[in-house]
Amino acid sequence: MPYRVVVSNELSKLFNVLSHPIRVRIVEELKARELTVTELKDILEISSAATSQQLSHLRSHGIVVENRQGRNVFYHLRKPEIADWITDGLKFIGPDQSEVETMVTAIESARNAWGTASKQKEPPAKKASKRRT
Amino acid sequence: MPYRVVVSNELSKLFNVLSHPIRVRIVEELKARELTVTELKDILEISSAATSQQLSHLRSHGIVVENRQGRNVFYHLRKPEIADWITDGLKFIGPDQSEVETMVTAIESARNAWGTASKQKEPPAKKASKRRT
DNA sequence: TGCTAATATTCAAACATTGACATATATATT
DNA sequence: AATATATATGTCAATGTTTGAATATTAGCA
Repeated sequence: MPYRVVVSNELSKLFNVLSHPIRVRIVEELKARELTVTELKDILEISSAATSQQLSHLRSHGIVVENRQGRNVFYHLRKPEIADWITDGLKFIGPDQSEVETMVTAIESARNAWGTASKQKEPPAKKASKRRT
Repeated sequence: MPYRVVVSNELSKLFNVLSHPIRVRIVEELKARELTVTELKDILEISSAATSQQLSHLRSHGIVVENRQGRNVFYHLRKPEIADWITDGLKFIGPDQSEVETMVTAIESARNAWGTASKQKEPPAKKASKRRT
């Protein structure tokens, strides 16, 4: 099996773990400091069972590491850099696809069409209806 | 609504788009050069309908941009840096959770337990059964 | 023009799968 | 026993993938 397949499989799993808002938040909260399950639960405003489950997710993928201290279990990031890596992802969000993006596309198509210089048949109005929700 | 919630929502959506191996591969393939749907379909060895749908996904999130050229539709990355960002994610994968990670955890727990110096009751063997699949 | 072939997208059905949450129970530590 | 955390279970909905057919879009050509 080609390495590309293997690697994208692994990557997609990583992304999958982070595809839940709560889990993203956990990572971001842990960026600042170690936190116990209870502390997290309070921050996230969810049940402690739910918190444990999400943590279990992150743990099984090596994102976080547990560290029991008496009755409490502290969690921290196995690789703290992941927090910054995640926020770097913000670069690739928005700006609001449906608005700007179709415009960009339209412009590109237009430039291309104008460029090849053939018959032009009312492109603008039709194109606008293609907007996705 | 606190900004943290909003941001992690957005981020989790981004991650969600990339949580499928095919979509990750598409991004990586597009790192090298623009590709048509047919080319992608051949590379990925899936139907063209499937390819279109995955592209539609990526498009609607502003990851890729279409660019029609005659009968073909070329796709490229809206922000080419995303390809590198994704491969950076490899840093946070493995090395094989179940093996190493439980070991690390065990060591940490042990260090802590040894540190606080109380009764030790055969920690290693028990801990090993905690391995996840 | 109008027809056909090539390319790409969409639709809808079928489908599996997942996965999140709550509740309850279990484990560990003091 | 009490606190803190983990897991197990059931349920529920939502989600997402695939396939095949129908529909656009464009090029080339008669």
